Amino acid sequence: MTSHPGPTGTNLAGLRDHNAALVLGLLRAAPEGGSRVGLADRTGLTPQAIGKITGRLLAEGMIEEAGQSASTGGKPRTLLRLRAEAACAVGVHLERDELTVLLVDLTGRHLHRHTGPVEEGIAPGDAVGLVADEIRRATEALPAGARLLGAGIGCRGPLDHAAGVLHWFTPAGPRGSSDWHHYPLRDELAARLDGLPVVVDKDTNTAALGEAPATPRPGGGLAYVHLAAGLGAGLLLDGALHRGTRTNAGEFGHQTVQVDGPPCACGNHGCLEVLCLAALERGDHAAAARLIGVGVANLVRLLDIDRVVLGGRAVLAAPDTYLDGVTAQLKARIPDPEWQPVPVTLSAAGHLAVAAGAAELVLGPLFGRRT
Amino acid sequence: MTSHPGPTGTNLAGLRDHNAALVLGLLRAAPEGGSRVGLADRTGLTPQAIGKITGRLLAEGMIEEAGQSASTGGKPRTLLRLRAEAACAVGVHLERDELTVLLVDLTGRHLHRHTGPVEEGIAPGDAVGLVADEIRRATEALPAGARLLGAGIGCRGPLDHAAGVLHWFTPAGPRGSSDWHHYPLRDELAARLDGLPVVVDKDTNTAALGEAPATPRPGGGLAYVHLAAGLGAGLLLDGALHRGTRTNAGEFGHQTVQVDGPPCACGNHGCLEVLCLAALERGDHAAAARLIGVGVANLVRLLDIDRVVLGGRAVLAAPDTYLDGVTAQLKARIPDPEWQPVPVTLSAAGHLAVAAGAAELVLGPLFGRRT
DNA sequence: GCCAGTTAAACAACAGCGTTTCCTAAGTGC
DNA sequence: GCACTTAGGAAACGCTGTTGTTTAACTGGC
Repeated sequence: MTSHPGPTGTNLAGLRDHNAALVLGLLRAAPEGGSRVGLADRTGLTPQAIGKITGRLLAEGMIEEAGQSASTGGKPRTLLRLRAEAACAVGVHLERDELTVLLVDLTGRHLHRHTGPVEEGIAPGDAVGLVADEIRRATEALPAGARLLGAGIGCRGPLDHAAGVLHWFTPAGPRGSSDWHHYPLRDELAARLDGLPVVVDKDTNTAALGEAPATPRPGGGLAYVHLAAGLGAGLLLDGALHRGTRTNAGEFGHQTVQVDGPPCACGNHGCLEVLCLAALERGDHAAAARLIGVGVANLVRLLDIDRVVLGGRAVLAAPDTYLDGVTAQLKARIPDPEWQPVPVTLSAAGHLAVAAGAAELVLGPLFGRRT
Repeated sequence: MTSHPGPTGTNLAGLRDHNAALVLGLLRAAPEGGSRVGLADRTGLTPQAIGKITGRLLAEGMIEEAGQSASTGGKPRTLLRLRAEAACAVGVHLERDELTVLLVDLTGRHLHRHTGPVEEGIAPGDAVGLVADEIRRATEALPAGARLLGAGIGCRGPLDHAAGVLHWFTPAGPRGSSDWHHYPLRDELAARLDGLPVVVDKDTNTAALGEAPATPRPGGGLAYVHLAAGLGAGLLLDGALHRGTRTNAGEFGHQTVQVDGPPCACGNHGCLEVLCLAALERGDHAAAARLIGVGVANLVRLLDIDRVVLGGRAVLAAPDTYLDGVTAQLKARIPDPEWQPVPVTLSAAGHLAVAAGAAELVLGPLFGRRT
């Protein structure tokens, strides 16, 4: 009824859900299984409370027993693990020319994968119909008894995450030029899927989520840098996506790295993206990598993050060049020994990074990830 | 006993404290007072729950009744407000050459203020003794019956907030050159103040806290940019300070804005700080302001923040020049109408910004601010 | 002046959370 | 075989916010 912004009061139900999510999150981080005693130690709750919480989760079918660990002089611990087939989520990557739909279970396994072309300049209604059809097809792979928690959609920005509305100014095709502007993607898709919960976010954000560890370090951060037609970043700070007030955070490509550099279409001068794309047009991946390294060093210094992940079509075209180039720039530009070396890696999920992260958009809250 | 990192389980006491903090936070944001009904509406809790919570807070003396609001056709609402004299906190700004100590009450009023010189090159033990003495003197202004919640210390980085340890590599004075390196400021000070809770943070961080609104907008952010002997920033994201893994976030001055620019002492090339300090040495505040504007535009685009605050000795020397210069750069470099204009202001607290924010370091958690 | 209508706030009984206390189960090692 | 150790459940408990009901206080029509 009253949907106020800002902080919210919590009642007993909220308390229960919070602790249950905590337990599920810890079990997700331990695929081989975790013990009740271990959970009590990690959460700070009493063993008795953990017993009740795991009892509820067992009764709901969210977790299952998984053997015992070795004895340490007494009764061995009973191991618990997520019941993978208890629930699933759909992750969607909607690009201008391609659609990827993924069905993943609680443990993140891919149960179904579809990748197919999308007609350029397709009308929004047709595109949503296509997505809905593919989601329905994906749910045929749903295990018996599994709940479908929702669908996450990752697509290019700008967009409004909270409202699930796109802000695409320049549609790709010849049809009505503002078809996609202010298009309520979330609600349109939910309406075609019988009210299934739908979450929409920027592709760079979901890709970052896909790389996120199950149990984030407090204060830790991760940046996913995406180089394709444009240059953007997804920021994961303190375990949660940082979207900013208008879901516009992550404009990595439009940082100025050359005060009086060449003009950019965005109106700025000396944007990293302009220089980087120019290098790409010359086919000079090494120069592009060096430039990205400059931007990454800026970002690492500003946010003191733990890890940098590289992805996107251009990066996947010459992965080692980017890995080496960015790493070298980081080392050269942040020589201070107090700054621990920030590891740079390639996106583990590759072309599926955005879709896998989109599914995590739905799964994350179940495991206590802040939204 | 077990102090694990990461997320923690919550019990009834935690639930109670959470809701109480929420209520206190909402009342802080309404100095004229807030009604029980309004609190119930804002928190989502039932009026009955609010009645119990406010009853407890009234009994503890944390809040008090403050008249009634106008009737809207029924019984008028009873207004509640913070009892300013219920508790206080000390805010300290420890600089190389100056010490500021502030005693503030629950509503943020300054009850005592001390500013005095510090001998350059002072030994850590002597400095801590000086700070402890001034804190004791400040607490003489403590209202009768008021609890002293703790002391927050803002000083230059690098330092480790979690451990309360300084990492100052280049001591100012002639005495033992590594006196201050790895100095456990928090524990040393707490030991001299009978275990009073002490929190240590970077000056830029506490200054940012000092500008923070009592009830942050979800997703909103604020950047405090500090120009003095160096150039740094404090980042307030989603209502909480973003410190990064090693309390090193906010290295605003060492972002590269000139890829092949002049070398910086930090090892990098083309750092914003080098260019900016060079302009300052020429006495060219306008050029320095323009450069800061470039960096601020980068920051705003990367983090999609709501507000920028400028402070520091150099800024206070020519406030309007910086205000205009940074505003102009922001407008020039982010012309996109979807990006709402990001307001730029001068630090309201002026020279007391760091100390006032240091007190908020202690007060914040009481009002539900995430640490 | 009085009474119906409206809104605020307290009282009482309640369900459900984690905690405490106690006890049983299931291993190890002498 | 038995003391010891560790895991985990049962029952009673304290305390949270919730639900249902009652009382307090003000407005406005007649």
